[in-house]
Amino acid sequence: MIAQTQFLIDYINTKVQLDAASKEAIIEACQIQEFNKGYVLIKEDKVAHRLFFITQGSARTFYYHDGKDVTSWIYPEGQFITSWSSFYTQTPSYENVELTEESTIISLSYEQLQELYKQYPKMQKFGRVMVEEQLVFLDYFYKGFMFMTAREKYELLLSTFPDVTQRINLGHIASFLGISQETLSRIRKKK
Amino acid sequence: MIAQTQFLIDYINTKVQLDAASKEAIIEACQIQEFNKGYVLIKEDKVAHRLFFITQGSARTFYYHDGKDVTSWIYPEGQFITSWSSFYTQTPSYENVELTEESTIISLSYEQLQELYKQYPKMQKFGRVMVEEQLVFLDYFYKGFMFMTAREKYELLLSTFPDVTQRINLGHIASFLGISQETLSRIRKKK
DNA sequence: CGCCGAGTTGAACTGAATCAAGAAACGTGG
DNA sequence: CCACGTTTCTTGATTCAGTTCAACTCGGCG
Repeated sequence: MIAQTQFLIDYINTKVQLDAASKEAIIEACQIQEFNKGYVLIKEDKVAHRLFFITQGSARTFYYHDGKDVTSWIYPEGQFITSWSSFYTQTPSYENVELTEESTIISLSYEQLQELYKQYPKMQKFGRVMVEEQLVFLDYFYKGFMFMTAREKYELLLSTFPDVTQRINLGHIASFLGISQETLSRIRKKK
Repeated sequence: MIAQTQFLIDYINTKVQLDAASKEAIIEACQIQEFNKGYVLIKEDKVAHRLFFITQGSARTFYYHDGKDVTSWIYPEGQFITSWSSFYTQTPSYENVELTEESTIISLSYEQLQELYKQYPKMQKFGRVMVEEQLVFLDYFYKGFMFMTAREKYELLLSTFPDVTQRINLGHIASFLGISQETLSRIRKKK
């Protein structure tokens, strides 16, 4: 149990130097849980009340487009995850968050996080740095995507999430890349 | 001159309540300049040292893909702009930032901003909230894009940046949407 | 007036989607 | 531990949205 939280503390510590008091407060606020593959952390049309950190396993966000399940992002362990737009604005989510493997999850509520921000300037800074990193990553990934062929997208995916094909369904990966499952299957074949 | 900075202060004030001291500090740090259409604020392969705020005019970020000029984002007045990935990481930029109209720009350096963050907790919070908003926006825009037809993308653009077609070249808009100029021309025709 | 950049139009081509079917892999209960 | 149903993945044939290439129009400006 302690080991799980330590993983999170270490992660935060790589971004900002935490003092003992704020470490204490984080541990105090966090809740640890295990869930099976397929467990839904956040449902569409509901407000994302919690921020999750995956210590083991993986997850994805997805929504429905013309009745089809479209993966919008994938998250391996060692990452924060939630429906970001919903969590930051505290309005209903347009996407679902689902575990793609059996996973161990640490979580804390929106209110708890705001309280940490308020009490500990270091956490406020951490909050900023964390979002900055996400923005940089999203920016890089999507802007490049625009003029890539299906094969180039797949190669970018592999270099960004190396072991993803072993852990997530082909169909989910295909929709994440914005291509059809059949096309992805063919690409993977002749490689 | 004062009026320009007031525009910025007002903008920041909509996100966090600023006290007199931090307002003072912002005004102190900021520099106001006017530039012609086509002026390049940030060059590819250089580190983005400054954060810009457009009080009048508009700008775009772009990069070269297979020798072709590809617009990666557009910014009307009342927005912060820089090469975000470069600015946040202080590493060389992969994109250029260029004014698409004659514009009035307020700017401050990376160091000045970090100093404001350090000195004024309210500014630290502002920094976080500003990035959060950007992330939410980028997330919403790009994730939706993935399975849209050319026409749907154009309609999303129009609803997001209503007067953009009057202010930015057709070719720049087309590459921003990830479609060819010819296709965009045809879409616009039969509407 | 003639040039030049920006936008339009037409025709041919193509990468990837769709439709349709079958093959593997997976897991659950008898 | 095997059988059967379900889900996931592959393969083939056809279709289509959007690209590419090429020529042409239009408006502004030196």
